[in-house]
Amino acid sequence: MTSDKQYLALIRYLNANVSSSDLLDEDNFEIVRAKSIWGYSLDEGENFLKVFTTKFNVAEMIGNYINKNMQQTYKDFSVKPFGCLKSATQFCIETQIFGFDWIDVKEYYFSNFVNTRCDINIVCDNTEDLEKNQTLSRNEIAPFKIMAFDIEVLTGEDNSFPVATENPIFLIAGVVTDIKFESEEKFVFQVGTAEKVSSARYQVFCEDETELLKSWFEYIKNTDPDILVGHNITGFDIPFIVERMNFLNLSNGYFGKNFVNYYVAPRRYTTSRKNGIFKETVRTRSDGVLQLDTCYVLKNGSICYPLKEYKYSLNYLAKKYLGEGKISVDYKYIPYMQKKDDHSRYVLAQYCLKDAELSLKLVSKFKLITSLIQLSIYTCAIPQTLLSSGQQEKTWSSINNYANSYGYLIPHSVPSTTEKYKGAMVVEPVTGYYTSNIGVADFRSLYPSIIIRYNLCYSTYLGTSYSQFPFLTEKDIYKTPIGIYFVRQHIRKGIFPILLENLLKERAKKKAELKNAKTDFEKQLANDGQLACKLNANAGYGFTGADNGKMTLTAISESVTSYGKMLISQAKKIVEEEFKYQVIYGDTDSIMINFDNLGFNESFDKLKEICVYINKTCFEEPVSLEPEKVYKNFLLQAKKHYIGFMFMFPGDKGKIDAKGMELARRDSCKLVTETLKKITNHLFFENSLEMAISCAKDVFEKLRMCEVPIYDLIIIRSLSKKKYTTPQPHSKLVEKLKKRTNEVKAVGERISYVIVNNGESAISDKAEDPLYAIKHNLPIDVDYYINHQLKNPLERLFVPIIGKENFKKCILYPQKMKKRKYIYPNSSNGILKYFKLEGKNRISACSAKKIELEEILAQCKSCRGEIPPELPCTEQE
DNA sequence: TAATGGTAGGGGAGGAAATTCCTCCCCTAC
DNA sequence: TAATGGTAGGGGAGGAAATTCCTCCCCTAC
Repeated sequence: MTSDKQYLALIRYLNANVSSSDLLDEDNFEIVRAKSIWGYSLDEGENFLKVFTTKFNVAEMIGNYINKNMQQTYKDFSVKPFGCLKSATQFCIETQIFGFDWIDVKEYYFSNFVNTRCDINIVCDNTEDLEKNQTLSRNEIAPFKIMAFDIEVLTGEDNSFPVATENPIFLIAGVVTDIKFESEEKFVFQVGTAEKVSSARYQVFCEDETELLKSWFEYIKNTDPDILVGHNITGFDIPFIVERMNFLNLSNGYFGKNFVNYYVAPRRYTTSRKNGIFKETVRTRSDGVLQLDTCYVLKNGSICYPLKEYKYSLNYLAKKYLGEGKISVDYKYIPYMQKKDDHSRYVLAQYCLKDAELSLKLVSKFKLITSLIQLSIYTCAIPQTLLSSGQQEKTWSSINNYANSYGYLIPHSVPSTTEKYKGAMVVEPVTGYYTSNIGVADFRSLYPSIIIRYNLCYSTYLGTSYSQFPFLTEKDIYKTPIGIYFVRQHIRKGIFPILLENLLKERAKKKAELKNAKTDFEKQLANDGQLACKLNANAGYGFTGADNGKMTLTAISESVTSYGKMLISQAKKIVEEEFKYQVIYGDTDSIMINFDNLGFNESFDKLKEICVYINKTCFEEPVSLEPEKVYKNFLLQAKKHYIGFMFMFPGDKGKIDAKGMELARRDSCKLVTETLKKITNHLFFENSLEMAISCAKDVFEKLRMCEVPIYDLIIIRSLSKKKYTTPQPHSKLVEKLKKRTNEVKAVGERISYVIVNNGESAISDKAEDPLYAIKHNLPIDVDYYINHQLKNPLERLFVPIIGKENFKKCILYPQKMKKRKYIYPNSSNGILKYFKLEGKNRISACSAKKIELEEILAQCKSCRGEIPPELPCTEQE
């Protein structure tokens, strides 16, 4: 084809559609031999046209061109584009140089490209001149600089959310440190003068916002940070600064190593998921500098396990994980304080600096930098991608890397699927309260091991029939339980199984390294390494079934789940038929066995015996059933809802393990979770039914008598969409707030509310902002908390143990019942219980409880004496 | 360079639909 | 103004109340 006229036409067409720097000639084309990864095909492969270009979508253009213009000449001729990767990923894969590798460059020269934003520009003409340095290990990390920062913005009278076209930045403060957090340089840039912040190396006073931004960017340029850290910087600070600079016509509105003279607007999008949940994201370009947003990363788990929290505010996380909180300043008084005097501006600087420091401490606490490094090494994905993209990217880059080394090409796009498929099996539970020992066995890394064991891969996929390959016999294929065929290992080993096998091996290796690690930093690296392998292995199965994914083939994912069902059913059957023990429950990869007549230690022995027997008789490596734990005292409420006293090995101290119930949920109020915690402790740990009953009775009594502080009654739910078809308490409250104070809540935010008696009938209309309820002294709806929050969870807990009648008699309606009251938040039983009034307008005395309160409500600002005394407190308004 | 791992499943809220309950009313038996 | 027998009881109409069913929503298990 290379000499064909149409081939020249193709080049002409392509050249007409690319910019002048990307013009193609015949040297840019090459015919190569390769295999498509999409479905099993013969090993000799097919001819592919390889195009060398810097243009991302050129393959797609060529495909379209050929399909459109060459159909007549070549009947039934169609072209599919393959292997279109982002250039950075392509580079990593071709050179086998990945994130955080050290490189020796043999031949190069210096240059100054217009387009790069690097410190030093060198040109290396051949990739052969780049070589991985073998003496410097990846554990030697380059001396990156980290800059944590936070900005403060002046808001208007109504305290509505800052907008770049209206609200100026007046304060930027932060810390610069190194990769091991050993050095520290604090800085403050502020508009106006202030008292000296003694810890800050630089405290710069600026005339106005323009000077502030200019001098701060000058500072960035000189400091040259590689990683920017902050809480919600990706979502707020960075896009705000960039938009603000554009508004002020400052040309340096760009977070890059070298500043360029054009504006790249942050992009905002709302994405929807299959489950109807929306996510709002903002992206701002910052070439050469990573954005590490502690809020985003910890919430979404892009580079670590996601945290499940009531709130993701910096204050909440810092208190929970660092044991220290923010400096209390109510955002409403910020404009006032900025205007006031040197002292109040000093307080604001401290406040801003503290935020940056806390965010940095979270990075250190959760070892986010080393996690990022390890994940980048194992997934072959570049750090920027890992920080800002989803789970798919991890598997996507690994699979491209493997495909490249095994001679496969990956299709540019595959048929999109949005159909749901059948998932895992949940064994019908035999509900009830068990005093016998319950043994739990589960499959080790079930889904990855199924993929390895049954050779499930794109490259081994045959579909529903294999007659097109006459040489294949029944012994050469696996027929999955849903009737899909894959070739067996001896015909072709799939690269997906190879990838997962290596990850599991690597994980075992890292676990061994962890044992032998000497320094803390080595330990951290080894541990992050094994976690990275696990994360990546688990992401693999999801990748094959992703809705509109990059390479979705639900035949694989559904085959995986169907094998899972088969394996768990087999295990269950053997336990019941050959060992004669009842399997009371099982979910996806585990079975729970009732060892009715066995003692505690014998239960462990029997569990092990069962696993060994089953592995020997019916499973093949790496599929393996392992003894996991034994429960003493076990309450099985429903599917995915149970609680028990759990022991991991015979001499274990044991701990209470609760799944699915209100105890494990973030949308029930503190009163419910704390009460359930106490009661289950009495029931399962102390074995005292009496205490449990009296505890339950007490709580109802306290509620009726209004002795429960409002803090324990706050319910938090996340706002997951913009428009709700059915009214929800939190969504209605958000509407109310918008009307009342113009306060806007973003999708994804977690909303706090209490249910009050305001004359409305629907619960969703009774939701009220806790702070507002206090201010206006609205009565708490006690009936709601009794009947809709406490009653049912307690009933589900007690009825299997003491029966329905006893529950009613002993707990719900005990004989001596005091008359019910309403809770008024401002009464001595309400929120003010935790505040001491001093003089006329001042609240002082921070009790421990009050600190917690602050988190949920607004803040009392005078606590640390850092605020001018005449400032009023929020609660006093 | 627009972005996006999966399914199973409990339980609360709230509205629609189906069912039960209650009262009024008419008529007939006696 | 003038005119007017009673009680018991079935069954239909119509509306209120209670129940069931279904969908949305949130969050969890794995």
